[in-house]
Amino acid sequence: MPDISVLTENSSVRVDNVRRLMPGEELVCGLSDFFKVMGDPTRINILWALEKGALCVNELAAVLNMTKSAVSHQLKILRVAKLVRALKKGKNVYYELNDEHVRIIWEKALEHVCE
Amino acid sequence: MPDISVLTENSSVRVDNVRRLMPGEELVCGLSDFFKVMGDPTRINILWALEKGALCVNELAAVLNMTKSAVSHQLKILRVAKLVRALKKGKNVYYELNDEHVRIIWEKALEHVCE
DNA sequence: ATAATAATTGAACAATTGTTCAATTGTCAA
DNA sequence: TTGACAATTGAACAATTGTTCAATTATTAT
Repeated sequence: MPDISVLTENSSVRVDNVRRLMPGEELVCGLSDFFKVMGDPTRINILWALEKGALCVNELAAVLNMTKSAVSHQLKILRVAKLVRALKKGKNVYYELNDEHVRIIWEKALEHVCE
Repeated sequence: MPDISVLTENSSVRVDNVRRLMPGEELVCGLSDFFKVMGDPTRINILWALEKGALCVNELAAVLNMTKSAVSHQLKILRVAKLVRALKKGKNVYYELNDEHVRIIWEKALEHVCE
């Protein structure tokens, strides 16, 4: 275990320096909102299922063993977060992954979890 | 906007195929717990502050304009999730980022949020 | 030992979240 | 038009979450 990073400056100087580099509230909330969407088992399952291809609400409900209503509520959250997109096809609504970042973040998160 | 992925097979076959590829509950919870930890503005701010170097609880509280208690509670969550580590130095406890994945995930999440 | 400072802890509270349930909208087939 | 099926919606409920407050532990200096 290496020693902590060099602490040459005194505390208040260090605090001032860090304070200057802090992000705005807008960015912080953007980031945390994004992670919040990923921070739910049901939504993780939905994203995982959609990684293999588009599925409609009925199919997702069957895969996850959940009610259509519960799945639909979660899909709305994923849709607003732009992680999935909806495509109407007759009576059904098919959902797809919407973003390439998701796959990469996914990969890195897996590495962390499985380390 | 491209068409949805090819839906050659019928619905129940597709459901069965996807079901077979679904991850175990353990992995799903591991992933969602990880993202849940990142899904809070205060913890995002803490991680951001620590990206520039180690800081003790007092300093973090000053940077974030929060009570030591509130910061300490959040640090515990980050510590349990192995995103930071604590290093005692006299009366103070300094916290550091603990993981390289964090920086990469961070980067990709930023790309997504700022798109 | 005592005082002072740093950090942690647990209980309590308000706020947020995910699922269920019932009702509703929208689309296709008869 | 009617009936059946797919999906969405809103209210309600229990469960979880983040901060505050007060009390406690731990370390240093006098």
